[in-house]
Amino acid sequence: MAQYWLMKSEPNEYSIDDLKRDGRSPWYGVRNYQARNIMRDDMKAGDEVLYYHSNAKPPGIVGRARVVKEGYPDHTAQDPDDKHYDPKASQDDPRWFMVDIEFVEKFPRLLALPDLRQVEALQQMVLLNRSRLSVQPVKEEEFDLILRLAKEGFGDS
DNA sequence: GCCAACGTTGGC
DNA sequence: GCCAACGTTGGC
Repeated sequence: MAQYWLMKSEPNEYSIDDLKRDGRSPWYGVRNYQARNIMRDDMKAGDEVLYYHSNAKPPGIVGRARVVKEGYPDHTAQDPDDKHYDPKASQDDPRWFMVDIEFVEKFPRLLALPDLRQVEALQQMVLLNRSRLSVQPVKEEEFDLILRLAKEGFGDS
């Protein structure tokens, strides 16, 4: 059974439109152990991903992607010329891992962070509580509700 | 651009 | 193995 995740990207680095253009992309550059462990150990091909724009005005969920390649070494950590270079990474001990994701859809509307904070059923989301984790789990109910909000909006309430 | 929250590093 | 110092994230 597919699992659900949320991945953050700064739109001026790599936006949902960039992913749409490319079709699929490796998720390189994550340098946080918890996020790494999720990509290395937990994310499986076919898993659903919510695409989040951080450092945007406003920040929010903008679309969906899907995991197409499971955890493998992030080679940018071994490239001295890359801005994600980590001198402690090597072929024997790659240290950092990534997955590949593919574009699924861009939502017809942005689900802005302040609006998500108003939704009672989403109060337990990692996004709303431990906001710094850039790859994080999402519950199935949360994912389903977000898809519905993406299609129907937040309503007049 | 500020800065709070949080993660990492490294001396001891 | 503690924890102070430092660096980064990311909302505002």
